[in-house]
Amino acid sequence: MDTEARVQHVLARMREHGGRMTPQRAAVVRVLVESTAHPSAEQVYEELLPQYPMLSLATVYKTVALLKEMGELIELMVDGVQVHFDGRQPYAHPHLVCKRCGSIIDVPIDQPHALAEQVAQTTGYAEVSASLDFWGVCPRCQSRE
Amino acid sequence: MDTEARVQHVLARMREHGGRMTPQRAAVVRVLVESTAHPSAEQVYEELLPQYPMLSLATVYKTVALLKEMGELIELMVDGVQVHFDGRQPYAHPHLVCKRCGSIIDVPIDQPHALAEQVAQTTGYAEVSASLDFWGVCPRCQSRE
DNA sequence: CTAGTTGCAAAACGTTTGCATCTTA
DNA sequence: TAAGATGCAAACGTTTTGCAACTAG
Repeated sequence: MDTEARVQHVLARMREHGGRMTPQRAAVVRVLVESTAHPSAEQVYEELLPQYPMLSLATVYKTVALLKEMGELIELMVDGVQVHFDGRQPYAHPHLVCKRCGSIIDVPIDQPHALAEQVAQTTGYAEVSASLDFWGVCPRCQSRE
Repeated sequence: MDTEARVQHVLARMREHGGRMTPQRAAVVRVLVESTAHPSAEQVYEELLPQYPMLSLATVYKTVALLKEMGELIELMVDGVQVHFDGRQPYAHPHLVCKRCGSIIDVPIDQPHALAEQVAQTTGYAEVSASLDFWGVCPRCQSRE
């Protein structure tokens, strides 16, 4: 599914889900689905503010909560507190965070389903899922040092 | 290294590092190294309060920050906001979090050094480390359901 | 002695909530 | 026109900070 199709898919599911379509919601969904930069709530808000002065941070959070509930978005943590969003691939997948500049990219490796299965068998836990993330120094920060 | 040896090791390194030894610091270090429950700052504070009424939450945080800086403690996130500590094995290692009760245990599987190496080669990032964590339902919560 | 550590309370931070107003369907 | 979404501002929980008092070395 390409990006535009996914924007439409999410908007359609939102209406089905009983939600109304407002300019604010459409704009927030678009940024979350289109951005590859894994933006935080604040970043989504600031990106849209020039074009949508009628947008509040609270609405960004409310839209994010709705998308999360619908399973169309996942959250990820960086630096402990900051929550970033990934509305492109709304399932657990590995991320690679630069410890210098904080940028986040997706990692092109297989997902750790096998690991989760192994842990479930070893420990007796049920419904086990794995979250795999990586930290490192991105090429740009390397060349700057 | 057994637990008591590790307590002494951390306290010794703290003095070398230019720090003074106070009853508060010794107590906080002891809990962080001895506990297998991956306590939060609040939990460390409440565990010590009966014995150390002269302890404040601010001191727990300050001691944790010092230990982190010294590399003798790692932080881990649960539910996005809550930060728990692991002063027993102060290097990245897999944790298994119960999504019902929030308990955290260490996972007995090999660390993902190989994965980190693979990612470093694929992406060109430097100093890559992996953080691997698991979510599931612990046996106790399963039997309660 | 004195530089480092403490507790307290206030501030900071990101996130959530209550509510009156406005808008979508 | 009525259910639902909005912006604002206040509340929230956790973490950090400024500062005067204290204490380890």
